Amino acid sequence: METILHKIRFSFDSLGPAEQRLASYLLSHTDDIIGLSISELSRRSGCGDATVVRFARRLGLEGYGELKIRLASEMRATSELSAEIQRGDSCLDIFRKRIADIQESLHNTESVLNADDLTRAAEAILRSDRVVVFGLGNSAAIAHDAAHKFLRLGLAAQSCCDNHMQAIVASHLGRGSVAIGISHSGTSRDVVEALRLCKICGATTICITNYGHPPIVDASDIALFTKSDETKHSILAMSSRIAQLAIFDSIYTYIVLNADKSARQAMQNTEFALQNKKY
Amino acid sequence: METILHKIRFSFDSLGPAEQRLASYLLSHTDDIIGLSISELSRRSGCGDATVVRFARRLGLEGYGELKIRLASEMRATSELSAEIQRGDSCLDIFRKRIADIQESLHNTESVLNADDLTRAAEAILRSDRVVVFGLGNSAAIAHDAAHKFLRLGLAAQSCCDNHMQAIVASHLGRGSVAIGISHSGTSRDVVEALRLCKICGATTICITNYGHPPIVDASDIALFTKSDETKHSILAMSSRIAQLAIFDSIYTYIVLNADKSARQAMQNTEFALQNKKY
DNA sequence: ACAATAAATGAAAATAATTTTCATTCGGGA
DNA sequence: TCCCGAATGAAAATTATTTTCATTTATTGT
Repeated sequence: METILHKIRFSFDSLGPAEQRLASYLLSHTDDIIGLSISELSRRSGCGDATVVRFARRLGLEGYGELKIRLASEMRATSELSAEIQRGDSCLDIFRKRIADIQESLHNTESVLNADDLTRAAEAILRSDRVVVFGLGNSAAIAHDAAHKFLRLGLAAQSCCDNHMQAIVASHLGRGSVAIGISHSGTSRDVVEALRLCKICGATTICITNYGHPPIVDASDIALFTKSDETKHSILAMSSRIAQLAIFDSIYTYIVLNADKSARQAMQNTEFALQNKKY
Repeated sequence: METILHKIRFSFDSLGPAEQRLASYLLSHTDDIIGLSISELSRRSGCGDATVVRFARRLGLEGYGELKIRLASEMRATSELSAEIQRGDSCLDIFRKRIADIQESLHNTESVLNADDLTRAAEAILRSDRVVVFGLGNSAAIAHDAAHKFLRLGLAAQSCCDNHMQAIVASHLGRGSVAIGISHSGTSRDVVEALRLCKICGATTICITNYGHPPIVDASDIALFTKSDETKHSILAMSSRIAQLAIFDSIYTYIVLNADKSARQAMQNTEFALQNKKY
């Protein structure tokens, strides 16, 4: 979605001098505009009231009122952008900053996630006769989670988070199987090798990795990308993990919606089986 | 951070009839307000212009103009509010709606998460000589993930996702140990029982569960709450899981920041040990 | 029950903000 | 140099917001 701030930046060169003064002011004092009337703004930016209205119209808006509101709502979205986590932050402070990071990461992932690939992946899983999910270390939990979801749908799913098991399982897959490799960096040697083996055996291979072109992509028929800047806080990729989960959630939900009766029955069976495990 | 929408909801009962009509209208047609003048709004909500201004003032704002802008900027956070996921949605559509759900859930969790409890939990873990994390089914992956993180910090952490193992491990804990139980519903019988046993043995018990007062809370010294409305899309609690992860992320980060030299050394050792596992 | 008082409310007046109109300026080309 | 058209802002016209105040509605004390 094209933001107004973007539009201002983009159209800057095509503006007349007075409108450029106005645009500069808006770009560098975006926060202030919320409290300003049109005449205050025109005074501060050194142009006339009419110029402000013209400017708003040029951006495709109704008038100054709409400009003000649009900028106000874009402001907030940008201002929450993750402050650096630092020593001395309380645990709740950290939580808040994590939220901002996660949001940013999800948003970025949305923009690099290819709709066709995502659908192809979901369809492949939906139609598969067996699903295995590979992940090591940090990605193991995601693999477990994904396999758990698919199991609930009645699919023959399993997670493999041990490199020997991965090799063994990989060698027994065939056409109709789907293998999913999870690795944030995309350079996890054993996972890549397992995926390669799966591909050789005829399985459909899918990877979930961070945007770029790491080795795991070459071992995959379908590559699903997350995008998150993990350099900020720690060595551990935390935000991309959330994005990975969200991808699996979406695939799971897609399958729930598009599955036939037997899958829905399987879900109900799952629920039923779990009932007496709870208070 | 107190939002205007919150304030409206909160002060609803203390308003007169005309202001209540106005408040109702705003709460149910928040999107519309952006385009409305004060007289349009007063007409639609069945009150006078003056009432609108008074209402805005009561909320601590300057006047109608500020009310409009504040709501507009909160909207965007809210306007992405999860449209119902429906059959026929593409997988990417679903992903987008998932993002909105996740954001909502994180935001709600932030508002029910108690800063002291969170810090106490982090400090208990930081100082513990042993950490065990219990989770079954859907929560098992979270337990694995948490234990994995703590392991990286050099803590004696382990996840237990099998009810026999949980019972065994629980019976061997003691003072100085920390046991963490994860259950969205808070009614997972085996996890609750394991936690109870841990408490009896003298361990500090922590639970992560959805807001309310489920049985698991009584078995816990410290209760950390998530808040997410999972009724929307499926039987599977997906959003609360993300909130749970974010809580563990925060605790992990807190420990990283507050740990002494030896913990940082432990993290470096972890990194070093993993280096040759990658391309 | 019934004033007396206080709170709530909206119509209309007063004020303030926005938009439109239009005269002026400025730059480039004939 | 003069003309044209785009750009601009002052002021008029319009529209929106705020204030005032009379009326209604509820509440309290007798």
